[in-house]
Amino acid sequence: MTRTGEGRVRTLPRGAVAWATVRAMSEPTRKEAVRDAALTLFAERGYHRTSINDIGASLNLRGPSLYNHIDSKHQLLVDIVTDFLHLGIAGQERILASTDDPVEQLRQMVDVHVSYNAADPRQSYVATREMSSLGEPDRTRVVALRDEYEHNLLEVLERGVAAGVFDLDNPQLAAYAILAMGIHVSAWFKAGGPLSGADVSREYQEFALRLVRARG
Amino acid sequence: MTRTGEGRVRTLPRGAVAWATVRAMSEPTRKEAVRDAALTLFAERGYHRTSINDIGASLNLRGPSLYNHIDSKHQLLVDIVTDFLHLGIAGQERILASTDDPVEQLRQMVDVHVSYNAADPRQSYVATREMSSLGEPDRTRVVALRDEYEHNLLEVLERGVAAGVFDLDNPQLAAYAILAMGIHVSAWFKAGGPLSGADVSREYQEFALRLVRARG
DNA sequence: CCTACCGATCGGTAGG
DNA sequence: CCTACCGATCGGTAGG
Repeated sequence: MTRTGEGRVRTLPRGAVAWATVRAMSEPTRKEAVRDAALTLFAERGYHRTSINDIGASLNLRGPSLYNHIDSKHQLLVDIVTDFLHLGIAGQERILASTDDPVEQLRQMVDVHVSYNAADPRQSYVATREMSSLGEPDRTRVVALRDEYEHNLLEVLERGVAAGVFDLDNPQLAAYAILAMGIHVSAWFKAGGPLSGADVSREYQEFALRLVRARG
Repeated sequence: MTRTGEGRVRTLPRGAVAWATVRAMSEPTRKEAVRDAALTLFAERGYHRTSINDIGASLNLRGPSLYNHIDSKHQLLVDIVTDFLHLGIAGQERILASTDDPVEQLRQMVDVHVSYNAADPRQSYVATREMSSLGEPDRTRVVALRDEYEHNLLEVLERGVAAGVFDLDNPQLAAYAILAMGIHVSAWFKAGGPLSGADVSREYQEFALRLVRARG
C-alpha cells in the first residue's frame, strides 16, 4: 500500500511493480518499468483493449502521469516491437559470423528463434499480433525488419540446398514452416512448466533438421 | 453508384458487394453478406479497429442499418470464429472415420488443415488473432473447440508412435509444430499467386511426414 | 434503411 | 504526479 498526497489509500494490483521502488531509480529505468507494464497488458488483452489508465493503474499511478515517461501509447508499441526484432536480427548476425556450415547455422538459428520466443512470450505474442495496430510510417519500418529476419533464415536454407546438405523443393516454404513453429511457441509456452525453454529449443532444432532432411 | 432517399449520391468502395443485388435475396443471404464484409475488414485492420459504420460503408449502407441483420458486432465475431472451427473439426472427423492408418490420417489431416487455412486466409487470420477479443462465455466455448481440434491431431501422432510408424520423443510438441505451420499459411498465402493451395498442401504434408519421421 | 442521438470510453493536454 | 477536462470515436437505440 502507498499513500497519495491526498491521503487516499490504494492497494497495488496483483503482480504490479511497486512504483515507490521504481521512483528511486533513474529515468531510463522508470521508462523501462512503464514499458514492461504495458507489454504485460498488451499481451493479455491486446493493444486496443488496453488503455493508458490501465497501464497506469498496474503501476499504481494515474494514466496521465505516464506522459512524464513516454511520448504516446503508440510509441510504446513501436518500441516494444522494434526492440524485439532488433534483438532477433542481432542474434542471427552473430551466428552467421561464427560459422559457415549451413547445418550448424540452421541449428543455432532455430535455437535463437525458439529461445527468444520462449524467454519472453509476451514480446513475441505482441510483435506478431499487433503489427496491424501500428500506424505509418512505423508499420512499414517494422515490416522491413521482420522481412530481414525471415530472409536471414531463408538464405541459410538456400545455401544448404546449394551445398547439397539440405533436400528441399521450395526453401521459401520450409522457411515459413520453421519460422511458424517458433513464433507459435509464444502461444502456449509458460516458464515453470514441465519443459524449459532449452528443452523446447532442442526438440525444435531436431524438427527443423528433419524437415530439411539435413545430411549427417 | 446508388441514390439514397435524400438524393445524395454515394460511390461503392472498392471490392464491395452491391447491396442492391444482395437486397433481392433472402434474409439468410443478406446476413451472410454482412458477415462476409465484416470478415474482410476484421482481417484487414482487426476487430477493434473496425467500426459498425465501416462495415456498413463497405456495403453502401449506414452502420445502424446492419442491426436489421445482426444482433451485435460481437456476435459477428463469435459466428465467424465458431463456424471456422466447426468446419475444421468436421473435416478431421471425416478423415478419422475413413481410415485407421496413422500415416494416411496425418497426411490427410495436414491437407485439410493447410487447405482450409489457405482457402480463406481471412477466417484463419481472424480466428487465431482475435481470440482475445471475445468476451465470456463465448471465449471459453471457442477455446474448447480449438482444443478439440488440436487434440484430434495429437491423437493421430500418439497412435502413430504407439504403432511404431512415427518416431517422436514428445508428440505434443510435434502437434504444436505441425499446427503452427498450417495456421501461419494464412499470414502470407494469396490466391492467384505462384503456388496454389494444393501446391502448398502437398509440400506441407511432406514436411509433416519428415518431421514425425514417418516410416515407408 | 435512414437520421439523430445517447452514454461510455479513450488518448492526450492544461495547469498546478 | 494529480485532477479536471477536451474532442473524438464508438456500439447501439429511438423513431419514423
